[in-house]
Amino acid sequence: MTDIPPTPPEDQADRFTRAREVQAVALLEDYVEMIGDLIVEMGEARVADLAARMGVAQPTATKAIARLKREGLATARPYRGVFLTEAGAALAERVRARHRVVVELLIAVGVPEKVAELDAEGIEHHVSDETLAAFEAFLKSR
Amino acid sequence: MTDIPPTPPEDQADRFTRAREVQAVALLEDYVEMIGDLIVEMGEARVADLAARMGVAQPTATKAIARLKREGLATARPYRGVFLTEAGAALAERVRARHRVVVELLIAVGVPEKVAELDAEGIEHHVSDETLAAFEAFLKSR
DNA sequence: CAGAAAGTATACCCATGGCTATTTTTAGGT
DNA sequence: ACCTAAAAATAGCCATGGGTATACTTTCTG
Repeated sequence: MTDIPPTPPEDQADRFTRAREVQAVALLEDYVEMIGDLIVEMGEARVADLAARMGVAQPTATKAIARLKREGLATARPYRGVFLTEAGAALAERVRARHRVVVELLIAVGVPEKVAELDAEGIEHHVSDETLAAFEAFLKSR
Repeated sequence: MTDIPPTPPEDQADRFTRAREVQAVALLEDYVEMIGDLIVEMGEARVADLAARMGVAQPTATKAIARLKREGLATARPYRGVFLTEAGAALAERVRARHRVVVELLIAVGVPEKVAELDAEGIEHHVSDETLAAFEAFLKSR
């Protein structure tokens, strides 16, 4: 079959491995961001509200919170609301900022606002720091 | 603190629901695309090569193939290679085209090529038809 | 053409992230 | 204060997508 390799197989595999890793943290990012939103909007983050906003059943939200606690991103006492740790709050802020930039970039290249909001939700988690920086530079330099 | 609701909660939930659905098909898309690549490059798609390229263990690839068969995207006979159905080939081509556009768009807004390739792998699955169309229009109109 | 090597399938295990049903706790109303 | 309603936790289920270890084909080689 001869030689060929335009891209070494292991490099290609890295792409997918990375995409899988990103996926693993994406949900945590979403939950953390939403908890932050709820605290700002409602003064506290209740499990029921979190579940409703995330579009999942209440026990699913509870389990997610357990994961956040395990990762040191949130704290919660039974039957009380959920709170973000320092790390959690910082993550939430980074996620929020990135989301904003992604939406703006999509709009800047001609994506309708509604669609931009929808697609950004999935896209943002895969936007690396380098790509984010490029997006910001592009937006500034228009 | 007052009123606020900029977006109704259920709409917000839809965003996440959609992102989750996208995620469910993303892996199938990746496998289908890779099988297509292997057939082009090597004349056939072997499980071992597929596993190596996807960065997973061989049984994981075998299981993925089972899912592809179940979805009507691929066919395979034990100990023989994997082949794409009409539907599978069509999906592979769509995925490939979308990937190309996403990479080009990232480069067009200033993302370094290497990074663009990496990030596109995760991003592409979340790019809706509408966003893809906007990307194409943007690239053409430069 | 037999035996070794390579490739593939199978059997099992694990964590994640959904779900429903049920229990427990908290909060509210009379 | 009690009793009820609402909220949250717990228990237990499922599919997915990873993984190892092992068994089974197929292929290659001496």
